[in-house]
Order: sequence, then C-alpha cells, then structure tokens
Amino acid sequence: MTPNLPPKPRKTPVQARSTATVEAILEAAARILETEGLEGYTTNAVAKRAGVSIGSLYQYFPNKDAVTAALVQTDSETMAARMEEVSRAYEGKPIRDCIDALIEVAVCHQFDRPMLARLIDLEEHRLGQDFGLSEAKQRIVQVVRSLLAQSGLDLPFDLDTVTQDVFALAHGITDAAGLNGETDRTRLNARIRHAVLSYLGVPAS
Amino acid sequence: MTPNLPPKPRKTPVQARSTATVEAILEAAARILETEGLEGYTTNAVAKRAGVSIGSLYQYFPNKDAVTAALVQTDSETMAARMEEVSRAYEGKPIRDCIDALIEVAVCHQFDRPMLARLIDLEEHRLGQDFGLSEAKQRIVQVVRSLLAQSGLDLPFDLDTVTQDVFALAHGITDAAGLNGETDRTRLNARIRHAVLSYLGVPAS
DNA sequence: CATAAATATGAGTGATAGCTCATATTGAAA
DNA sequence: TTTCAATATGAGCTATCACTCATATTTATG
Repeated sequence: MTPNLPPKPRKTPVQARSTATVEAILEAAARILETEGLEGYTTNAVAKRAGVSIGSLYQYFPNKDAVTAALVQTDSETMAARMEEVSRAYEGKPIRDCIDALIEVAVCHQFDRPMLARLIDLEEHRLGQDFGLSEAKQRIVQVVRSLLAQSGLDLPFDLDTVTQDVFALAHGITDAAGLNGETDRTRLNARIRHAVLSYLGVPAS
Repeated sequence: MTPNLPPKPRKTPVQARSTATVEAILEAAARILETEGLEGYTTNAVAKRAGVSIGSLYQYFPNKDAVTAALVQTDSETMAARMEEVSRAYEGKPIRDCIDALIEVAVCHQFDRPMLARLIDLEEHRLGQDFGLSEAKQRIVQVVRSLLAQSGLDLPFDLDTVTQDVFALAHGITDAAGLNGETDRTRLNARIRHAVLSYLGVPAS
C-alpha cells in the first residue's frame, strides 16, 4: 500500500544557491514579522521580500508553520550559543560580572527588535513542542541554572523557580522597554541588573 | 457631495435584547481567544459561539478590530476599577500590604486565563492608540505611580521608570508561570512580592 | 558538450475569512 | 390594532491566503 503519499515535501538544500534561498526566506520572514506583524506575515509576502518565488519557498518548507518553526529554532540556537560562550568566558570570575554579561546578551537579543522577539515567542508557544523547538531553549535555561547552582547564594526559592523568574522578570522589563520605544540600552541593563541582583539577594557592591 | 457614505455602521444598543447580544459577543470573543488562539478567532466563530448571527455582530461592531478593541477596553476598565478600589481601601495602611493586595489583583487578572491575557495584550499594541484604549491603562499605572510617590521610599530609579518596571517584572513572572501551567497562586504571589519589594528596596519584614 | 539532478518560477486552485444586504421578526408607542 | 423603529437572520459576495504543479532554468558531473 502507501501508494504515493506526497513524501513530506521538504528538500534539503545541497548547492550554495538553495542555501542562500533558505537563508533569504528566513531573513525575510523575520523582517516581515518585525515590520508588519502577524497580519502581514503571509507566505507570499515572505517569498516576495526574500526575492524568490512562492514555489521556491515550498520546495524547502512543507508549510507556513515550518517556516516559522525554522525561524524560532535559528533564533533560539543563536541565543543559546551566545549565552554558553559568555558562560565559558566568565568561568571563575565574580558572579556579578557574569550576570551582567548574560543580561547584555539577552537584552541585545530582544531589545532592538521587540516586535519580532514578541511574535517569535508567541508563535513558539503556539507551535508547541511538536516541532522539536525546546532543545535550544533548555540549553539557554541550563546556563543560568548552573550558574546559580554554583554561586553559593542563599536563593529565595528553589533553583528552578528562581531560574524561571529571573528570565521572566528580565524578559518582562525588556519587553516593556522595547515596546515603549526606549533606546538607552545601558540604562536598561542597569535596571535589569538591579532587578535580578536584588531578587537573588546579591548584596550591593 | 458626500453622497451616501455608509454612515459608520455601529448602532448603539437601546433595548435590553441588544445589550445582551453585545455582551454575549464580547464574552464569546474572550472565550475563543482563550481556547483557540488567534487562529480560531474569526468573526463567524465569535458570532456562532455567542449564539447570534453574523449579521447581528456587524450591527454593533463596524469590523473585527472593533470587537477586539471593545474586549480590550472592557478588560482594562475592569482592571482599573479593581486597582483603584484596592488603592482606596488601603489608604493609610502599610505600603507592603497595599502592594500585596495590588499584586493579588494583577495576578488574578492574568493568571487563570494566561492565553487570553497574552493575546489581549498583543492586540492592544497592534491596534495602537487609534481606538482610545489608553485611558484605562493610564489609570492603572497611576494607581501604582502615586502609591510609590507617597511611599517615601528611596527609589532606585526615577518614579516613572520604577513604576513601569514594577509592572513589567510582575507581568513577566506571571506570564511565564501561567504558560508553564502553574496553579499555586499563593506561591506566585510570594514570588512577585519578593521581586517587587526587593526591586523597590523595601527592607525585609 | 551531453545529460540529469537540483533549483526556480508563477499562474492557478480550493478554502476560508471579513463583511453586506435583503428580508424577517420583535418590541414599543400611539 | 396599527405602525414603525429596533433587532435579528444567514446566504452569499469578494478578497486573500496557503499551497500545487507543470514547466523552465541552472549547475554538477563525466
């Protein structure tokens, strides 16, 4: 049986040409979400802005959600890589400095493209775990979790809760600042730093 | 000139019947956003769940965005009223208690319907100020702003920044908890309380 | 060059969403 | 009861969106 089920239409790019096409599509998707929001986020619009035909898009992505999922995944993996790098670079150094650097990364990630970050977050939840999205996200959490575990701090709640809350409050503050049109990143860093350190109970320097 | 521009088709309900219709529509809209998300949020679906015809919906709302805007506005006004009530009730009492009560209100507002709260927030920003949404939101902010102003606390940043950040971090923590499927509201309150009080520099009790 | 695989194209298709409008029903005032 | 405004109805129009497919072009390889 299984006569001719159209075999999951997603070719893997092998030539440089098609790799560029896929990259252009993902970049276009990001830019459209950023500037037009979900309403303007159509596959035809993405293809057009990427400078490729709609047919090309569907050669590499079986459907629209797959484009979104790829965007989310790329985004998460970039973030994970940066945070792991910072974590390595600050090994042995004071925790305050490491937290500062991590905040810098996180803020940079969502502050100058607030709408995009927000919508990626939304779509990530909508798509759920069914697309294998969670792996990179867990690596991100793990960086902070183990940093806190090794810190010797007397945490106000259990380790997982504190980890989640630190992310969440930093996320919340950044989100609000971004949507509010703020531009002073240094100032934003200072505020998040204050919020995080005081939540953790790190004594003032 | 101006021959017969279809005069902004929005009737104001005058009989009890139509008031009930409008309420049913808004309630249905909320429930659909909560359970189906933006994908299932169509005017036809809203009308169906409200138990009215699609034509009735368009008698009272000129378009889909107007339904959303009304939902947002109702939501904001409920929130504003509750916070103002708490603010009045706790006048003269210790600021810690008032903050607790305000957190209770805020958490209650978005914790048990996290998806709805999230999407309302998103749509609110998408619609922008063009719908006169901001008035109730400003009242909400004002409650906390004046509470802080009268507190005599030595704030870590300027008043408006602190106000915004307190909202944002509480919002972030609640959002994450809600999406994470947590159910223990008391515990969540404690965490937000800790985050807010330590951010504000209120000494431990 | 020859050939086949990889890649690109874009008009077209089916489904659905927002919204209209002609008509029907209900309620209130006289 | 008569009459008219208020309210309700839902089939159907139009636009748009996700997605397909037959065809054309480009590249790799021998």
